[in-house]
Amino acid sequence: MLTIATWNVNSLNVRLPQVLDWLRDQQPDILALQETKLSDADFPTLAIANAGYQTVFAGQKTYNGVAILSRLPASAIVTDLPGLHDPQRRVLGATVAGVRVLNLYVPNGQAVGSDKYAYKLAWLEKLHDWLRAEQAAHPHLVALGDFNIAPEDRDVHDPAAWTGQILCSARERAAFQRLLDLGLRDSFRLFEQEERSFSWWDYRAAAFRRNLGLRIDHILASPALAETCTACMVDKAPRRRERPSDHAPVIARFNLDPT
DNA sequence: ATGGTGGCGCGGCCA
Repeated sequence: MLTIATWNVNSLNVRLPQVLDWLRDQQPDILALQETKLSDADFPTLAIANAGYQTVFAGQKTYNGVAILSRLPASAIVTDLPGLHDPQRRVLGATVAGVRVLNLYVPNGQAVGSDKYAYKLAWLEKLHDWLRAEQAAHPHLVALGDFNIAPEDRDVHDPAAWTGQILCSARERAAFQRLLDLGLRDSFRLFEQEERSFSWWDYRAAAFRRNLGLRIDHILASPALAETCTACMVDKAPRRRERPSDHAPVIARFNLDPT
């Protein structure tokens, strides 16, 4: 059994106690973090090691920043999309326990038509080409993280209000579908799920209490890995805590022995 | 109510 999870923590500095609690409670084999907002020099390697996890990271002060926490060591580490020389630390690839793990913090895009939207779409193009190459080299692969895309209307609390908006626009959804067209499977949709299942809720307007969310955090599995997937769920418990991240962790379990 | 909250870091950006 291999458990792989993703969590946008919106500042690891603030959320470290919650992450340590969550590691203790859930004991994932692999946890991909986004928005650590820490330079590499400030990464809390020791506290995480004391919890039983090794760490690799691609850090950035104030914005972005990604990390992979794992029971077993990580190798073949990559921190950039090929062909995209980007100071923003949004990508971390590593091989752990025989699985190629690609941790992604897809650009938010801010607003449809903005410069950041164009950057997001260009980024997703580069991601597509990279995932195709990585999948060819690694039969057991997960591409997981904060995709900042709600793939379908059922992933949106109010589809009418969000139609054409950022995180839901047709071009973003088409880019996401192109990733699925590579053969990747959305682990969450391999199983029956509650209606109105989301992974992110705005801090404003009591959105979490009212379940006004979007499902934008995903665990995409290669075909061979998806065959072994036994469960995928959102863990809303951390979102209920005081001073939470605006995202909840997503967990997938695989009937696979670590190698 | 064209807002609201939170993180970073101390004004304004980003989400």
